[in-house]
Amino acid sequence: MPLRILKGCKIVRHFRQLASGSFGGAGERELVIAACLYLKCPRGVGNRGGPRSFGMSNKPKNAISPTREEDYPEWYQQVIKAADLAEVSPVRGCMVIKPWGYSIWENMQQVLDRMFKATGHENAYFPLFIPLSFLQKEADHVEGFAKECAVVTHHRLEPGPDGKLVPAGELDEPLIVRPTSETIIGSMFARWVESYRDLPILINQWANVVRWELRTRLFLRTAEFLWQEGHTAHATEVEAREETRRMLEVYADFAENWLAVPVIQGEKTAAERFPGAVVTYAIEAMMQDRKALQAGTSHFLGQNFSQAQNIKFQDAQGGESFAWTTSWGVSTRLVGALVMAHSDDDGLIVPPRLAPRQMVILPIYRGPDDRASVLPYCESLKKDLEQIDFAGGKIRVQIDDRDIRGGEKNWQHIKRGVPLRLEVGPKDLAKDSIFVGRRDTGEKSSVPRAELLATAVQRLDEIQRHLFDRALQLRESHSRRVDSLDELQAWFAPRNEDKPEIHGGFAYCHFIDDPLVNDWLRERKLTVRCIPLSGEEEPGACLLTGRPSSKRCIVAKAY
RNA sequence: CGGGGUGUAGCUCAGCCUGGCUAGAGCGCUUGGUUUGGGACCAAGAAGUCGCAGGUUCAAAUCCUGUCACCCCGACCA
Repeated sequence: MPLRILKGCKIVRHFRQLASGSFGGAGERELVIAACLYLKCPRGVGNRGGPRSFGMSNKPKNAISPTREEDYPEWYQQVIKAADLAEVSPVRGCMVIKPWGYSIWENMQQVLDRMFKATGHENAYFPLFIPLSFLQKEADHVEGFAKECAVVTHHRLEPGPDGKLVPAGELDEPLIVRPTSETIIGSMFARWVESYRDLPILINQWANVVRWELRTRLFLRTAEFLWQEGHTAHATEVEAREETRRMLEVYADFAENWLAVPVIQGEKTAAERFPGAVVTYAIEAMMQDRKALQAGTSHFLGQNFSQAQNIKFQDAQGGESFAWTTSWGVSTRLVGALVMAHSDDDGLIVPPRLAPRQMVILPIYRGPDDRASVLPYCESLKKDLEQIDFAGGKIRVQIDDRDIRGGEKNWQHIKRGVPLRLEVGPKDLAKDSIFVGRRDTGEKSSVPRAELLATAVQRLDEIQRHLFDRALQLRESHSRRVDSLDELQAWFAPRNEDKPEIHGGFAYCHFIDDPLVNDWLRERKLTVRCIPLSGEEEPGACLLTGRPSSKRCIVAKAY
């Protein structure tokens, strides 16, 4: 036994070889142990076990390690793990979204779906597989997506010579797994449209798509992801442009009022434009590490796709015209945005309006007697809370009566980001009060039951607003106008190159939309995120080329 | 796809360089006990064909070859 403990020591290994090789007796083994103990081999005893064996007595201050300051990307992964949102799957680049994470997505879907329908759209469903030839019809589109397409070439498996299944039955024409559905939907639009009276067509699809990404991160970039893609066709350019902007507006509304993430609506530069689009708009949000995250896009496709796919109609004058199309989408990436915008060093914080459960009731009792009185009280409290309207539904409440320690249970809900925790024990029962813990601020207080019921909505709204305000303040305090390249570089240069700290933010600069600019920025790991739609016209000169620019764009590091 | 790294228990890893004893630790899990308004303690226990396939050897987690997967850094991206 002592030998095993000391196995890590080089000296032990050396002696062990002697003991087992030339000599190989029990007596020699004891000698080895004695020798090692005498030498106080540094790795012998102290360095065993995982990292947690250090400082066993003092409990960690925060639930998540490392903290945001220490290592933001790692913190992000740990939050997702601690909150039980998702995990990596056995399939390369694909994640499993777990119930808590999926429930957030379902809530997003529900709200967005309502918004789409309110703006006249209908849901439909198109095939997962797209004939290769379809993709090929629009040149820019091909170029943009070809590299990341999954391709299906066979339709059957057969036992091979070694008994293992091998693909058989090669397809005449390979199918690609949709990276996006412009082509397949466009081909259907072409059949559906004959007259201007058939327009507009306003379709949305909830689906999964596949983009064979090389580097993946949970929710932010995975090979397969869930999203919604809107596709519309219009008789006039004006109408299509309006649609593009309208849906961008819907996204911004959703992001700010439901995700509680402030966003900037802007137009993308040529380099960031959707392959095949005439104009791409996006909503851009700042995460807590001050990097930008594109949270939704809306594209004006002009007649590029309708010409490629022959979406033609007869107009009122009897002439033949190509339709004007748009597409727009948001994805499960929004869950990533939610995590990175709001969470803290104790785990996830979910905005109340999207929370799978807004409140959790934690019964506290010692013995069966307490339980007999506490549980019914909790049940009735739950029932009363569930009568209350909030965010287009009723307040969602759970009683967590699992048989695990109270402290541990409490922390689980903190890590999952439940907005309000309601602790009910014998003492609270006696006072007819509930001990309320608020996730975003950490505040705790005892609140009379009647008051809690009366202020429940207000409390949730308050958290929702606070999260938005906090995110907005972060963005404002890390945004600035920048008027020289030196200043720009200085702002985005980490002080510690080896372990870059959180730095930079949004720089509002004059740049022209030109490959020269992109290259210069790229070398510094920067990109033009967008040209804000709300930005004022302001004559200036491109910081790099000196050519005239009429509007500032946002330069930032991005996901 | 280029450069680097790692695959050993559910998780984090030690052991490998220099082959040989029943393959270990911490956390988690199960059971029992003590606890209980804050991430408990003590004891016992379950759990691993050492990524996979070959090869070398009396003997392979350890050496060799191949392969797969994952991680980090680049190029690409919602």
